[in-house]
Amino acid sequence: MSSVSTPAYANGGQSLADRLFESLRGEIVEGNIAAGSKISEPELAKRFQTSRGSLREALMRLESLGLLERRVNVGARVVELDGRGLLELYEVREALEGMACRLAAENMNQAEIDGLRAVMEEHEQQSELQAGTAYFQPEGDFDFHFRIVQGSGNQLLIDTLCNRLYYRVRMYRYQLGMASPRAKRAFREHMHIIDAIEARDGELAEILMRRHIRASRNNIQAKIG
Amino acid sequence: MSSVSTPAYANGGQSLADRLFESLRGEIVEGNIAAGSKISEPELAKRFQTSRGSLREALMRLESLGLLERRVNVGARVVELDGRGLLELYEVREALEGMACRLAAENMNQAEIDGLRAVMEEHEQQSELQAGTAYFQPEGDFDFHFRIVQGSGNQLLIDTLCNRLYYRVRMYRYQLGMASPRAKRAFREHMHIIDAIEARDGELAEILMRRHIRASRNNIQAKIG
DNA sequence: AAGAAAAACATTGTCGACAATGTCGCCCGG
DNA sequence: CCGGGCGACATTGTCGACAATGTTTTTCTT
Repeated sequence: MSSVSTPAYANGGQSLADRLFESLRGEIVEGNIAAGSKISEPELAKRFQTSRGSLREALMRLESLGLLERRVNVGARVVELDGRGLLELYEVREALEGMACRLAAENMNQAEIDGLRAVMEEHEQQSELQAGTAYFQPEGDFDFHFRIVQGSGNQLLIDTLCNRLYYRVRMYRYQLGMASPRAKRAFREHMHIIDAIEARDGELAEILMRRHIRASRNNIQAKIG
Repeated sequence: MSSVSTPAYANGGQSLADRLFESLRGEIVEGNIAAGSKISEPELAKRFQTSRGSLREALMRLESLGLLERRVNVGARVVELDGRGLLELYEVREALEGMACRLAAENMNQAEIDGLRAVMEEHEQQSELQAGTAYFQPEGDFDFHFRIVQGSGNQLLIDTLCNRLYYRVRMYRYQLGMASPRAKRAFREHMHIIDAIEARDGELAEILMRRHIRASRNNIQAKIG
C-alpha cells in the first residue's frame, strides 16, 4: 500500500518529534534513562536514527514537562528525584485535585459516575486476589483520579494535571517505589468521594479528596521526607 | 569593546531562542499579535532577522505556555480568548493560590511579610491619587499575588503560577480589559489576607484568598460569562 | 456554469553542516 | 606538589537547504 518513498515521519498524524517525545518520556518516567543523568544529543540521535533537530524538539518539550532541565550551552539533565520535590508535588495535587473533585461533583453526568463505580469494583476484585495488605495498584488508583479530573470539565485543570503533573507522579512512583500500603483505607476514601460526587455535594467532595491526598502525603513524609 | 565577530546570540547568558520567546510572549500578551491569528514562520523569521530553526524553538515554548496552539503540518495560531477559558483560569487560580497562601502563612519570614505591607501602602497611595472608584491597578495587584506565591516556598507551585498561568492572566487583562471595579473591596481583602498570614493562620489565609479570587471570578462571570 | 480533479504554490517538518561555547587534559611556573 | 593558564576536543546553538504536507488556483468534464 505505502510507496517506497514513504517518509519515516509520516505516521499516524504525529510528527517524528512527537514520537521521540513520547518514547523518551516513557524511558525517563520508568527510569530507563536514569534520574540526574546527562543527556547527550548526538548519542540519542544515533540511538533513534534521527537528526539532532527533531531530537532537540523532543527534549524541549520534555523540559517544559519538568522532566528535563536544560542550561544554555551546557545541555540537558534528567531531573533529580528528591523527597522535597515529591512533597511539593502532593501539595499541588491536593489543591488541584480538590478543585477538580468539587467541579466533578457539579458537572459529572450519571454515566461518568457509574464508570467511576465500575473502576472501584475492579479495584475491589483485584485487591481480594492479592493479599489484604498488598500495595495499592498504581494503575487503578491513577484511573480513579484520572477520571475525576476528566469529569471536572475544566480543560486547563485537565491539561495541567493529566498532561503535566501526572508524568512526574508516575516517575516518582516507578523510581522511588511509592507503593502505598494504605490499600483498604484508600479504597474506602475513594468510595466516600464517589458518594459525595453522586450526592452533588461539591464542598464535601473537595474536602474528602484533599484529605485523601494529604493522607498519602503524610504517609510519604513519614517514610522518606 | 565587542569585536566585530561577536555573534548575535552571545547576549546575557541566554540563547537567541530565549529572547525570541520573550519578545513574542510580550507581543502576544499585549495583543500586538492578535489573538486567534495565524503565525507564519517565514514571516516572523524575516521580521526578527533570524532563521526558522531558532524561531520554531521559541514557538514551541510558547505552545507549552498555552499561548499558542500548533497542529502538525498546519502551523501555529495564537489562542482564542473566550469567557470560558477565563473562568477556567480563575478556578485554577483559586485552587493554587489558595494553597500558596496557606503555605505562605506557614513559611514566610517577617521581612517578606513587611514587604507585603509595603506593597499595600503603595497601593493605598496610588488609589487615593486616582478616583475612588478607579480601576484596581493590575500592576500592583499582580505584585501582591506574586509575592504571596513566592512566599509559599513550593517551587512547583511558583513555577506553575508565575511561569505559566500568570502570562495567560495578563493576556486576558490586556485584551479583554478586565479592570476590576472592586478597588476598595479588593484592598480590604488583601489586608485581611496579610493579617492572617502574619498570624500564621494558614487555614484562614487560604479561605480568604480563595474567597478573594472567587469574588473576582463572580464579577467577571456577571459581566462577560 | 458548477463541481471535481489536478497542478502549482506556500508552509511546515526534517536534516546535515558550520559557528560558538563549555569541558577536559596538559604544560608551566611557583 | 599544587594551582593557573593554554590548547585540543566534544557538545550545543544556529543556519540554510531539501522533502513532504496543506492550500489554493486552474482547468477540464459533465
